[in-house]
Amino acid sequence: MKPNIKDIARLAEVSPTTVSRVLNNRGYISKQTRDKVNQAMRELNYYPNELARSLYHQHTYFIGLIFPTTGNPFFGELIFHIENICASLGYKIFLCNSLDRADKEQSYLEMLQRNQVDGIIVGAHNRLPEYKKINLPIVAIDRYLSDDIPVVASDNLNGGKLATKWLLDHGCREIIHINGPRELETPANKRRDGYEQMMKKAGRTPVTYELPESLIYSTCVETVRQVFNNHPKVDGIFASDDLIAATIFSEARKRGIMIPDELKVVGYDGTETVRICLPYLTTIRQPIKEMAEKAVQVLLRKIKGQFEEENREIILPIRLVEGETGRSIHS
Amino acid sequence: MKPNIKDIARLAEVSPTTVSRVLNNRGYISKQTRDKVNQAMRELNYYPNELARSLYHQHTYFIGLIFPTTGNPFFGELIFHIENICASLGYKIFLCNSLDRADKEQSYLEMLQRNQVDGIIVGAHNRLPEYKKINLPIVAIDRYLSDDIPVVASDNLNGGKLATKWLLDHGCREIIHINGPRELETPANKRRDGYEQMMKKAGRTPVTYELPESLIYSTCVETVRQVFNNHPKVDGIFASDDLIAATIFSEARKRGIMIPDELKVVGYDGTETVRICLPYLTTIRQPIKEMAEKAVQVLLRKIKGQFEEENREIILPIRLVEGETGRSIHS
DNA sequence: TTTCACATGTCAACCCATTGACATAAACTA
DNA sequence: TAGTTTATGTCAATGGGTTGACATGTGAAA
Repeated sequence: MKPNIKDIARLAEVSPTTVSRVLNNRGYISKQTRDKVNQAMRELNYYPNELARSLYHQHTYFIGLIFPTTGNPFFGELIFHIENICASLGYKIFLCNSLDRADKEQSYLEMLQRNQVDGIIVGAHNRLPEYKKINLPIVAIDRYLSDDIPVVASDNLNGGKLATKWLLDHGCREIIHINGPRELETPANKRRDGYEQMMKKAGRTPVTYELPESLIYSTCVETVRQVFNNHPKVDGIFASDDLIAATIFSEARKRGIMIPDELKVVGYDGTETVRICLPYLTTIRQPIKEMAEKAVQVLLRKIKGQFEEENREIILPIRLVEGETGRSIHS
Repeated sequence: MKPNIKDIARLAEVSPTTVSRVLNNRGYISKQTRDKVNQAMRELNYYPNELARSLYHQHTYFIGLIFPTTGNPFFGELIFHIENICASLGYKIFLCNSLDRADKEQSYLEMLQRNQVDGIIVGAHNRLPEYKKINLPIVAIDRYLSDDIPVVASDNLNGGKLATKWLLDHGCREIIHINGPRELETPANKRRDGYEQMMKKAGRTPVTYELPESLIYSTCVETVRQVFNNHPKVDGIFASDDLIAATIFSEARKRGIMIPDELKVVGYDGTETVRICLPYLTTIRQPIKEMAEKAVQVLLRKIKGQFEEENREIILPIRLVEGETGRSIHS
């Protein structure tokens, strides 16, 4: 069905080797022959079989991406940037949505290895034993997977501090933190540490609520309700991501709590989507594009064997973005 | 470096053919041999090279996805579902973010062909001549690519009608429509047709504003301002997607326009992300998961050669989702 | 006239797994 | 005991492209 190099050779009346030489720009080829070959390729709508080349070269230019879900705007934007950078460098992306389920993650890892990816970027959270066995360049984003896998993260500790400080500076007296499930040691838990440190420094008692499941925001409403029920006087909430912050807004709206007069909220992530939807949300903006760049850069260095062990944890600076002010009424 | 089938054979003290028989469950194998082979595979951390198998079988189980960007929640969620379904069927996804740029789309198409994908699902909008030449199963989502490429879309015409009707029913007197660039014949333009039909039916004059660029919402603010400036008495806007609706909300907030008292807005898409962020937004919900299912189903049928030409355009029903009411103040 | 850059061809090995053909042999079964 | 089922091995071809070795030939420069 599909033409191969021999078909091109036949049509261009040259040898397969010559076609290969044209394709790879090796050895001597006359302009005339080159044209003839190119013409034949166009005529037959020929594309060299990259699988065969990869097989020979032991190098696929495939990169596997394991993230919870592209549906979440933070991951969606991160993945967009990663793919974009990779594409510009000739690398191709296998997309895997793990939904933070260990079994899925496990089978994706196997799939990626079977398909000979050159490396993997992981933003999924399971600390699978598998990762120790994989003999493949891996970079994690915002996750500690194993001791020897480099991690790219935003400055979560500082983010937690800044968020809390902003609430304190804006006169909040009862500040609660809502975070995802504490699970394993993810850098994102440092947001909580930052919150707790800053609270203690201000002589307050930190109170953190943990969500039962991350990413499933419908289950998060219940926790938010608890916060309001248990702390009728809460006037500041630091949410560990923007969609939790959005959920807080909704619940506040239902309860007739005025924002920001009665309650101030700081979110986390600062994706474009959320900034379009909730421009009045104050949030800690993660440098998403820079994280993508750094992760790809480190991965490619590992792939090329130029990775120096020194910088195993790469922390990028965050920024607090104040929400727009100006009053308006939505119902 | 990586072990191959011969390494396994050597360690398990069998022939490579026997290993292959174990892997593919062909012919007769004793339990004892099977165990020995499996043990060897575990020991060497062996994964069969899927590239080699694909090369032989002329079937990769790769599917290419070309969409503008995973960063947009609609595409992010759509891609999530597509990947999810494909993964459950043993297909793997090559992710391509075209940003609606024809040059990128073109080079992705070439890349996918070189990498021997079994099929492509396209949600990018360029009507490239290339598509006629590609000798590969393709399915489009919400885009007419060429006459013989099946399209999966939501019922845009009805969506436009429903949205407009809702605004009319809620007493709006001056209703404007904001849509993406008209470009080529995309099914999404039928939202506009629906709006115009419904307006005419109600004896009103339809007014549609076109955005200069889709997906870049920063440029969309200017258009929204124009709408407000040119139509001080506008009290209803049908936005062709939710993020445009969000932009309208923001601008309204800046101008002190009360929502919904003075202005009612209906969006389009109804992604989870936007429903979390803007639960009070009335919108036309596209059946994202069903669209993903249908697209994959049609593509796989084409891949397997079971596709019947009859149903070339598959239209799935939409639903108007009313925003939550209840007043609250954000600033 | 010699030498060398240029141009192309032939051939085989290689990457890794699959598969069909064929051989061999042990263990059942009729 | 003959015939069948089970179990495994050997071998070569296949898929598509790459590459190194080597051969051959032309034309131009030294």
